[in-house]
Order: sequence, then structure tokens, then C-alpha cells
Amino acid sequence: MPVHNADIARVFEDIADLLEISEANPFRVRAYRNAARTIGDVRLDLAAAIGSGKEIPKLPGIGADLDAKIHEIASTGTCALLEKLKKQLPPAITELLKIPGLGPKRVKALHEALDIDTLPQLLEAARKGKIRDLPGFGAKTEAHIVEAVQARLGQAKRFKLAVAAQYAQPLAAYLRGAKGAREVVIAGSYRRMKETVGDIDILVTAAAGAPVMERFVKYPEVREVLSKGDTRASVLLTCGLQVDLRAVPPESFGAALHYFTGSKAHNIAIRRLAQDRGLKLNEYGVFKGETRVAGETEESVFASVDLPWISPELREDRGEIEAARRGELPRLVERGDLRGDLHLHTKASDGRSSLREMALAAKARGLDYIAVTEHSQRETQAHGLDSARLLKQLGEIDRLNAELKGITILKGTEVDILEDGSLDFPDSVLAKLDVVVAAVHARFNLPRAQQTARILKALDNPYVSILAHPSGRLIDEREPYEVDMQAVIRRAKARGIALELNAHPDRLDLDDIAARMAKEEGARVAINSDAHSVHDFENLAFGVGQARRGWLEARDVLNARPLAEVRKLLARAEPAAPRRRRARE
DNA sequence: GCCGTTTTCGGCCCGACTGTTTTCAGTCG
Repeated sequence: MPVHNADIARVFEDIADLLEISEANPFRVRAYRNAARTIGDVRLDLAAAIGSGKEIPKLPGIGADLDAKIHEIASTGTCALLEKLKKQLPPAITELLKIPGLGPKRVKALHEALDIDTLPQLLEAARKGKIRDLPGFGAKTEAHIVEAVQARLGQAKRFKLAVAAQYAQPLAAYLRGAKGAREVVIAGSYRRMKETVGDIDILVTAAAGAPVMERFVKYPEVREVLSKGDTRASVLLTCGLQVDLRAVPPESFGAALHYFTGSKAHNIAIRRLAQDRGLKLNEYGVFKGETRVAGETEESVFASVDLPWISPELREDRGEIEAARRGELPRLVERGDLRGDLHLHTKASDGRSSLREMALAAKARGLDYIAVTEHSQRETQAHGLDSARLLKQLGEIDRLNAELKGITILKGTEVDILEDGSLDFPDSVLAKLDVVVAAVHARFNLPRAQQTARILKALDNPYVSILAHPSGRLIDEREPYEVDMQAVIRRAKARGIALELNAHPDRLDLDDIAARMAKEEGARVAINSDAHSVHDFENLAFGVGQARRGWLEARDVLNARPLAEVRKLLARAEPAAPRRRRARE
């Protein structure tokens, strides 16, 4: 079984959880958590690198001990420390930490006093009233535990960004009507354009917070008020989404916005910089002693630690602070940079709008060109086109191009990559097209080596121009298939093929990490809507958000280029590289 | 467990709210 970075990260998370319950040095616990996060973010496949005898680069927060443990996990899948901890504490106990209100101290107390190690045991004890009498617990805590465990066993999950937006925006508009409210901003992971959000953080500036909190908890969609003070309140909406509201005075706006935008890791890193300069940074401002020296704007907060303003999408402590210090922040791609859209469908396959409607909608949204890329014949459930229907569509495109002004329709297909890596249309058909988007739509469960070989073979087809949704994942629904993404990206780069960043909120594939890998490998990315109706062009904004999280600039994005240039790049398909005999030279 | 132009030892981000307390620990973000 290959060990992925996520597996190593999970071992470290488990160690951190178990150490925490054992009341180990909290800074040691933090070291494991930081390492887990770093490894989860790193783009190099650590186990693969170690397996091939390569040195792994120095990673921040990982010293000699953790480096040795990474090697141990890479070769064995686990590590002796974790196994030792599991003998001292039942591993399932870490589940209890996920119950809101339960931290390491209480979990330890429950384990020692009542022998509770699992969520069902916890629920049973709480229902029987056994918990209220423990020191530090009470009847209210017990009731909360019952609810929280039931919620967790039932659903409790993160919300896709696009879904969260549908609830958050009307709520923010409602709060703008609160007495004394000035700025109302949705901050948190929403502002960082994370693909899913666990909750919504809203920041309000007001001279007095109380009236805003009053209005907040009266919002018609509030199912439950979780907490409420004068400056802070949390509610659960009927849809299950938690919303945290904070109110600060107007002069604290920038500091609070920075604070509540996060990420936590970014904030900690920035605060440390402030500390180095003898400053204290909190949500109310930047302070030298008792004196506020900055905080009205985010720019002033960054300036106080000698940095330029950093875009929210970059604030993950993944190197943005170092890049800012060196003056090497990327000029992130913006929605307005997109000149075209190279993947969309019409009624001819499984779309809901006509080609004419799609073309006019794209034009109305500021695009100069689109590629119509219907499904190929294999996709029968999507009414995929066979060669005859595809060729017939080409005539319709010619007629529309002659008629419509200000928008150009390129001829394309979203052709299936079959199990053996061949394509669902013969080259003779593909040769007639401007854009060939190749996609895996079936056999997601092939072994990693086979899946990788399948996709690499498809990339060697001289007509392929874009690899669609390269990981195949559907957020919260389907895991990505097993594939060597770095090998795929490198082959795409070598062949002049763009990797799609599919902007559909359910996909956002490439994800941020893979998008950044593509950039670093020098491969081009196409931010495509995969629109199935005229409304789906709006999804491009989510794709751009993910691209920005991946540090992409306009120059990295194929469809940020003018049509003439894109045509040149698409035509310049190079012959497949001769297959190398050996892995190493 | 990590880290270092003040340090190889002694630090490690900071504040609000809740519940169980009777002044604060625990948890959360």
C-alpha cells in the first residue's frame, strides 16, 4: 500500500490527539499538529521520494525527530510512538475530541471516571445522566453532549463554498440593517475561497455591538443560539450551518478583518512577527504597549510587520509570508482576466441551454470565445455524441460563428479516456476539432500505476489539448482516483497540454495544491466552467478562487489569453514523446 | 518537539464565552 502525505499527516494528528489527552506538553502537541498540516500541504510525495532514495527538503517545523518519524511512517505506514500511545489509550477516543465542548481535559476525565472511549458510549452515559455529576461537568454540558453526539453521528459536515454563499449572503444583507452596523463582511474560510467551509464568520463594525447581536439571533433562519455576548455570538441555522458573528469598533476593522479571515496558521505566523517587533496584535489592532499603532485597515496591519497586503486566498501559511517579505507575491489571476471558456455543454448532450444561448450568455459575461465540448459516444447517460452527431454540430457552429458578433465558438469535444488510455473518438474525428478535452468518466478504481499509465497514454494522443478535472473527485461525494498527479502534470507540461481547473463548485479540480504544483512545474491551467446551462458561467468565479489559492497568475492560465494566442497554442500539439526505456538515465 | 543577528535553554498567539464556579478552567476560533 502506498503511503500518501495525507496518511503521514493523519498519523501525526492521531499522535497529537492522544498526547493531548495524556496531558503532554502542549507545545509538543502543537509541534505534531503543525507537522501534520505542513505535510498535508506539501506537494512533493514524501513516501515516494523516500522510496526512491531522494533527500526530502527541509520542511518548516520538522526537525530531526519528526523527520525520522516521517521516514518511519513512509516505510511502515505507522510509527512506534503512535502504537505505544494506542496501547495506553483506546484510539477511538480521539473521536470524542470532535464533539464541541469536549477538549482533552474533559475527554480524559470521561475516560478515567466512566471508562468512556467511543461516541456511542458517550451518548449512552449522557442519556443516563451519569455525566452531570463529574467535577467540571453539569446538567447543561450533559445535554449539549447528547445533542452534539447525535448531530455528529447523524450528519455534521462541511458546506461547499457555493452552498454556504447562498446562506451567508442574505444573512449579511440582513445584518446590514442592524442599528449602528457599518461594515458587514463575510470573513473566514469563505473569504479565503476555500472549497468547503465548516462555518461562516461574519464581521461587523459598530460603535456598540449589542444591537447587532440582538438582530442576529432574531434572524428567521436561526434554529439555535449557541452563544451570545455583546461582541460575539454563534448560531446554528436551520440548514445546519453554524454562523459566528463578531462586532468590533470601526477603528479595529482592519485588524479584526485580518484576524477573522485567518487562516489560523497564517494569523499565528503574523502575530509572531508582531511579537518580534515588540508589538501585540489582536482583533482590536496592533499595539505598542497600550497605544494602538495600526488596525483600521488590513494594509496597516501588514505594514506594521513590514509586509505588503496579502490576498486572503494565500493566507494559509504556505509560504505567502516569505514571498511577501521578498516582494515576490504572485499577481493573482482575476475573474476579469478570463477571455474564454474551453469546456461547456449544450442541449446536444446533457446541457440545458442551446448553443446560441450559451454563446450569447458567455458574451454577456465578458468572454470573447467558448469551446463547445459535448460528451462523447461512450457517455450514453449524458446523451454523448457519436461521430455523426458531432460532425453535424460543427456545421451549426460555422453558421453561428458567421452570424454572431463579439463571440467566437471553437469546435471541441469532451472525449472519454477509455480504460486502456485510448480515446472514445478516432484521430480522424479529433483532427477536425479546435479543442479536445480528454476526461476520465469511468473506471475510477484502477490501481494507481494503471490509472496513471492510462492517463499518460491519453496525454500522448497528438490531438488532446486539455485534461479535464484531473483528479476525478467530487467534493464530499467521491474521492479522487489513485493517480500520480506529478507525473500527469509533467507529461502535460511536456506535451503542451493544459490541465483543467474545473470551476464547478462540486469539483474544483485541480484543487489548490495541485494547481500550485502545475504552476511550479510550468504547466498551463485552463479554468473552465463545464457549464451545462447559461447560469453556470457564474461558477467561473469559484474556479478563479481555487486558482488564486493555487497561486496562479493570469500568465499561467490558458484561457486568460486572447483567442489568437490560444489558437496558436492549441494547434501546436507536438508529436508524442518517444517512450523512455528506463525510468532513470 | 521546534527554534535561534538578543537565546542551544527557555520560550512557544490571543481574547471571548460558557458553565460551573464563587474567581476561573476549559474550550473555541
